[in-house]
Amino acid sequence: MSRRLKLTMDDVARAAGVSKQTVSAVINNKSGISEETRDRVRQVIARLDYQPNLLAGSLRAQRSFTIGVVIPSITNPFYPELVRGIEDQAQRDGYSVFLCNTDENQEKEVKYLHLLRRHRIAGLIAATIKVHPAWTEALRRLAAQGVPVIFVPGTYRPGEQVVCISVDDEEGFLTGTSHLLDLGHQRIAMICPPIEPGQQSPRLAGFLRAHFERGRKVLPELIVPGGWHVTDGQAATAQLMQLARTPTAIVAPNDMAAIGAITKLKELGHRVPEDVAVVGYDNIAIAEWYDPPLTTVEQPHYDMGKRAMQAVLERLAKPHEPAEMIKFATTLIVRRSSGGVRGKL
Amino acid sequence: MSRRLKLTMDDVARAAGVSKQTVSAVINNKSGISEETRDRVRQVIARLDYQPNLLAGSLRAQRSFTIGVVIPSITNPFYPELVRGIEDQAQRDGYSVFLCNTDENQEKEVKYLHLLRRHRIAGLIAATIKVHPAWTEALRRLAAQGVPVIFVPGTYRPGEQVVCISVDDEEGFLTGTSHLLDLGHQRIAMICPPIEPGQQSPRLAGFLRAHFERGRKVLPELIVPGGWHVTDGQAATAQLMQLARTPTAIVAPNDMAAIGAITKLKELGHRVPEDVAVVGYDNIAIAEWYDPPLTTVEQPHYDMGKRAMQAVLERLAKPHEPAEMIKFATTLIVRRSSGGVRGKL
DNA sequence: TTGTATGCGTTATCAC
DNA sequence: GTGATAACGCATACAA
Repeated sequence: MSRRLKLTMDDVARAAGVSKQTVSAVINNKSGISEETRDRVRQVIARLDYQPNLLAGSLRAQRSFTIGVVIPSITNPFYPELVRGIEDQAQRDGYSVFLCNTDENQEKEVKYLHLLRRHRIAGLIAATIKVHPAWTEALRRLAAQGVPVIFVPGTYRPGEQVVCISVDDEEGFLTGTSHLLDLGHQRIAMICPPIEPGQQSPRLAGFLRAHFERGRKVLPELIVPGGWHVTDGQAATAQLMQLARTPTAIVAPNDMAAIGAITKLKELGHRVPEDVAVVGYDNIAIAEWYDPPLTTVEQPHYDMGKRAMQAVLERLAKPHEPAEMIKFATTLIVRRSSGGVRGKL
Repeated sequence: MSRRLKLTMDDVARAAGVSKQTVSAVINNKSGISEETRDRVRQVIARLDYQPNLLAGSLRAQRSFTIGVVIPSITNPFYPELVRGIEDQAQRDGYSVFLCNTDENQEKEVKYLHLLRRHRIAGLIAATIKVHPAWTEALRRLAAQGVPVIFVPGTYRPGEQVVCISVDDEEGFLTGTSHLLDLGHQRIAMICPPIEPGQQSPRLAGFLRAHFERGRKVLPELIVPGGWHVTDGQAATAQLMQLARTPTAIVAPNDMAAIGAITKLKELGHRVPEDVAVVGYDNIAIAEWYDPPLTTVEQPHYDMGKRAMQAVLERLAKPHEPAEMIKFATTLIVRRSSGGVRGKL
């Protein structure tokens, strides 16, 4: 063994003929080092392939370069696309991403939050749908320690020092539903997302408002409970199609559920969009390639993720700014599943 | 401010009326502490909501609880499903996952590897498709420092101390292609994955062997270059359908490309599977819900991810075991896109 | 511009 | 069983 296993700053310093904190200064781009020395040190670093120990650095500097990211599902493509935005931005800034997938399991959520705190994350980006009571206290502690907390997409809750990045879901569902109304649909169903007791659903609100704004009645039997998954869309659709008077269009809480709706409709022998139109939400990648291509309301997932990471850095730089609410615009993407465009076949 | 901002082991020790390393012993479940003391310390920990600083612990103990995971794409659902397996297992063992998505960008790959080394990861799980030359040296260093490196799915390369977890792709494509041959197809096309110069593709090999084993000729014009994405499948299919004699079936390198093939076929007015059958590879979630549901060869992604994490722990426990090769079995999933089953509609 | 001393919050090696 | 002390690798406030 010609070389020691662990390479430290001392080794680099010795090899370059300088002292330890000169090396440190070079690495951290501090001023006060001559260009010549700087170059020499850099070369030695490259030659020895020295990688500074971030554990030690973070411990000493009392700051880490790690962002915790908590998502409820890694299987719903919406979240990977969001994570991609977070991660691209994080890499640009020299941060790493601790990914935590909770599978919508609240116990996991809490366990992960503890784990992230032990890792002394510099910031937390949470895409969790409902906020667990046990989180409230933990989030408060994070905030107290100067760790920015960003919810994306998340709903702003007054009194919490939390940045929220979201789109206006009510607006989004207003747009999607209006699109169907404008196409002349008389019986539009809505598959609802899971609604917490005592909470309101902006998505349902948008659906209702679209009707209201046009002086149209909402048919209560066409509003059915559902969920975020393909299977939820299937179950809800099965229920809808058993009605005496079936809907001519279905609004799903997200694209996954919309896909479920379509599979179930086809299975029951209905054509989409000729017999029943379907509109989704999110615009995940597969929406474009599905058959029929899915009319949906886009959330700019990548940009939202990117913005979330930027928000972390902003809060890190200015810890005492008040919490804010950042809204992105949604975009209606008209494809064939709503019958809004006529494609081939 | 009634309480200090940073809570350390000393604070806990003081509050519990014991010394620091007693607290440490309790946390790490070391022997030599009375049940009574143990309980008291635990209660104080819970009451103060103390979270040990893993940075400090890892620095001192010279071991971290972080696993680096490098994937080429977070958009191809195969990888999220793999990551889910890794992560579930990691959480069970108290490890965290540093996720790195390279978007098939080699520069990113190299940058991430450095970043992970700086974080002093305990293990590396790489799902990268082709191994960048610059990796070789970095991987050697990781191995030299006792950091297990697992490729999943990965090809074993002799001389490298790397655990590979994979399925037999050749076998998988043999199965998929044989399925089509058994259905009586005479003109089967293959969309090839990207093939590195000087490399062989096991997937293509399986396709060829299926023909060979049945004494069937392969038609060279039906073997077209492609890639892993929907758009690659579309481009290759467009090319195939311009031939004077078009194929009656298409084998895609993965499910994403298969979806691309199907969208293109439909766009060109061909029915799937009546005019052209399609077989994919991976069995990602959407394969089941696509229209037509996709006949494909399953890689057990979740189990492979889980196994990869287990392999990390095994190597950590026994660092000097020789490299090994762990193979999982593939499963042919027959759905409607191959015409192998007759569904409704 | 560069060298020296101290501490970040743990774990581990000692005596008690 | 428990209490002091050193050390992990780096950053920073100093003095030189």
